Amino acid sequence: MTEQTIPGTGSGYDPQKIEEKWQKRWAEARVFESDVDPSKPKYYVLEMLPYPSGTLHMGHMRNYTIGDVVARVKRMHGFNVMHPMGWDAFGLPAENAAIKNNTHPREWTNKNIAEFQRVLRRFGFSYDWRREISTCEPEYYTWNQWFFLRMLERGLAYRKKSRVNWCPKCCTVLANEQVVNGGYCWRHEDTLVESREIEQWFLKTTAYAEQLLDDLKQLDGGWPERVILMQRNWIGKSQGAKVRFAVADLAGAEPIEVFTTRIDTIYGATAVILAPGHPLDSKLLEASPARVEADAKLAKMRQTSVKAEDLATMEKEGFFTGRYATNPFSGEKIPIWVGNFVLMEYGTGAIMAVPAHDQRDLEFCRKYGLPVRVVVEGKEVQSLKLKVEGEKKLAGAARTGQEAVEEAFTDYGVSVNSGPYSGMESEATIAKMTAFAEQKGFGRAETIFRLKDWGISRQRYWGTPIPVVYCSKDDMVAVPDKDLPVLLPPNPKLTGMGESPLASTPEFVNTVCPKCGGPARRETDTMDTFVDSSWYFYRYCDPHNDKAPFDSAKAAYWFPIDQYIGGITHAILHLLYSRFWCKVMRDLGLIKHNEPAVRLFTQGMVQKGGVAMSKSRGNVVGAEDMAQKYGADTGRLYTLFAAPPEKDLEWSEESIEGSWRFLNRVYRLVERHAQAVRRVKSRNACAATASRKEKILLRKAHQTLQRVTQDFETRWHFNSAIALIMELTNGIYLQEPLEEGVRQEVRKELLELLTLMLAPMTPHLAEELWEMLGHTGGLWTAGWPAFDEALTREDEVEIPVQVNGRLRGKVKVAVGTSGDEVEKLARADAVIAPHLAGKSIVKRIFVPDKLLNLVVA
RNA sequence: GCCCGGGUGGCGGAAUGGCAGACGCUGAGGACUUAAAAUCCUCCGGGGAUUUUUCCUCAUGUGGGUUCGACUCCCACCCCGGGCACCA
Repeated sequence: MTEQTIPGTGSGYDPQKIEEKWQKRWAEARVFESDVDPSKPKYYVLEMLPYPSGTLHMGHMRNYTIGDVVARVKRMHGFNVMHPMGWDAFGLPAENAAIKNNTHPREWTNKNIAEFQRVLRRFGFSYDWRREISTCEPEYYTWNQWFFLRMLERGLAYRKKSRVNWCPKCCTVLANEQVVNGGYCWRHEDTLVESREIEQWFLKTTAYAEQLLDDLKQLDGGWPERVILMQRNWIGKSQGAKVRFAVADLAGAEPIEVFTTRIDTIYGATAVILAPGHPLDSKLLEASPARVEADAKLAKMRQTSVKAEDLATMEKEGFFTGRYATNPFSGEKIPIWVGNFVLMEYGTGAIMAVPAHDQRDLEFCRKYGLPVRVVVEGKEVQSLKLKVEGEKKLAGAARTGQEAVEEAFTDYGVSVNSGPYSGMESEATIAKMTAFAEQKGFGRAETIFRLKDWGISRQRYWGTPIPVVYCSKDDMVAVPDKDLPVLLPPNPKLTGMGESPLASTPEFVNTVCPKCGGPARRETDTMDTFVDSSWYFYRYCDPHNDKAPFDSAKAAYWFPIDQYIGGITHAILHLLYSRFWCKVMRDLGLIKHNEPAVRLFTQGMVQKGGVAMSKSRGNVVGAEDMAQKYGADTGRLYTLFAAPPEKDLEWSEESIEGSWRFLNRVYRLVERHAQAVRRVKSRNACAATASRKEKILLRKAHQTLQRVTQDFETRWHFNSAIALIMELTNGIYLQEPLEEGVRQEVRKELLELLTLMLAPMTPHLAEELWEMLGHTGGLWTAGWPAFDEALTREDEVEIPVQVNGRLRGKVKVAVGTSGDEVEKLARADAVIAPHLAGKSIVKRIFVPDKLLNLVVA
């Protein structure tokens, strides 16, 4: 080998050259392509597909590096690994860029895809590129339309009026992220966004609410607990009852239905409160003396729904409607109010206010002087508190329920002041009251969910057209399957103003009715891009199928996903929608499993200066620059080494040098011995014939292998695995020159293990070293090495000796030495002995080969 | 307000209840070199004693507890980050 070196390294390690060389070989040998093969165990590892925008930065790279390590480790373990990649290619940024630069969104998108792909290839990720998909291609989105039609047939897709953000200057609908500074248009920062009601398409996620909740149990242990929890809260199951309160003295008025989880507190209800916007509130106000005033208040309350973030801190406000409702249990007449803290979109849009047992109700009632009546008492401690408070305020008053309650008592307890239910425990009261309400026909048990149906309509161009048409004769008609895909018109007018782009494209809008052949108009909404990402991982199984979204047999082989990896930012929406889609596909008979991914890993963010990398902050570390400077392997290694994968990682330009130096060190080590060992067979010497040096090195190597194997399989603590490999490397260096006392075959064994352990993380370097060590078949044909348990065993250990739990010294003994023997040595130790002098040992804790603790008095 | 994470040297971070600070970065020193870079080796939490060696002591956000022994388990609190939020 020549003395040629690249500047500044002092070694022959040239990542640019090596990386290109091996990427080419891998491609030629089709190493990462995998197909259905029932004779082999399969492993499907998937990273969340990226939205191709801007530059690919180290945040992306971290995600893909983790996935790639897993894919490569699994391959080495003999699995048939599917590891695909694709593009979440529809979406608003492309449309905005197109408006700004007067180009087509496709142009911008494809340019970015090409760029992303180039950089991902540069990093040597082991993707099966034959499976690449791009969601903006008709070959893909036609199946979005196909799924939509299936849902439409099953009543899972429907239209209803719904609120959107509307900019009066743009005359268009804004996405949530286009609403800035707490309610202003992103382009007209002086213009307040309005809330408008328009017809929109929804998918009935609520039809699967119960299953989405229940099946979370199947993900226990495989998904991060907090993601499961976030999903559970999002679904928000709440069991309770709906109860109707008749409106007193108003002929023809509908009764007011309230939802409550605490029907047992109904005797303590001192008002009924409606949400602003409740269908009854204007009706109740008719002929009310306070009408004019009330109308103004109502109008104001209805308007405030735009500023969501203020809701939390907003003062509770309300007004009396002048009407009364009848408590169906007690017959009592209680006032009907309107209150801004009651939500129209949750429950029935009306509540009964029980101030003694709900903190919000208490605040409201206190503000407006409504009475507070205790109807549940705690069984023990809490009841004392209530009594004390009550007696203090109303010295000696009987339990009238008029105590001045400081804080709402929300726990279960015993019913009081509740007619025939007094004295019963809360659970029993709930059951009896619900039964009674059902029997009398004014209420029933009910479970409600916080989860809402998924609004998929977007008034945008760059998305999947919703495949329905509107005909004056036949009303709404689904586009038949044979007419799919409904293609996006190639030349839209994108201005960002006025009606949606598709609506202003006559050649798209005007069509014929598939039923009657008469003139008809196409639906001009496009689908939310979460639709694309809800099932893309199924398409990877069969990316070019033009008869179906995918072949069921192929999906049956590859699914469920064994390991899904992505950011915590998608903990709710993407994953919930994917789970929903999976259940719908199961009910369509396409698949048999209930959950798409059995294991989920959420990696931490890559930060710079304590904040996430983003273009606007200007702290982006481009992946390509990184590869240019140090090579892909160093970049990969550093992202794995700097922090455990689930934690946030602070990018440091200084620290990465360490990873670079380490790889150089490994390269030089192998380079130095390659000539001497390339022709011998690697074989670890048996302990009996091994020299002292050999023993030290082989033990260290196999101990490292043992722990690294574990780290890769269970803990995924790549950072400590790398630390161990560094230690091994340092250990080998310390025994140099190896020519003295280490046989060639042992040297080869050591260097091979080192290479194989690095292979999943720094694959290019590992391939190069493997070749230098005399292998011609490519490292990809090598399996993960097995460690030799006998070689990992130490024959001597240093046992820490504690006196009263404090470390006082160490004794060196043979493995398996008895406690008595260790104690004898400890007593004789010059440092330890003084701590025992004049004291007697009352207890001895001895953990063989680990520790001796002498408790003295 | 509620729910999750997290708090360990100058920095990133290691430690199935058993030697706190592995490994790396930074810094210091030495070797090599005409020199520099690179490389190789050594040292690197605070305080104290002893002065070539060691030893003692404090130290994992704070205060308690459990234990022979706690970064690790329990209770209370403080701080930082994230998510959710008037959900009846």
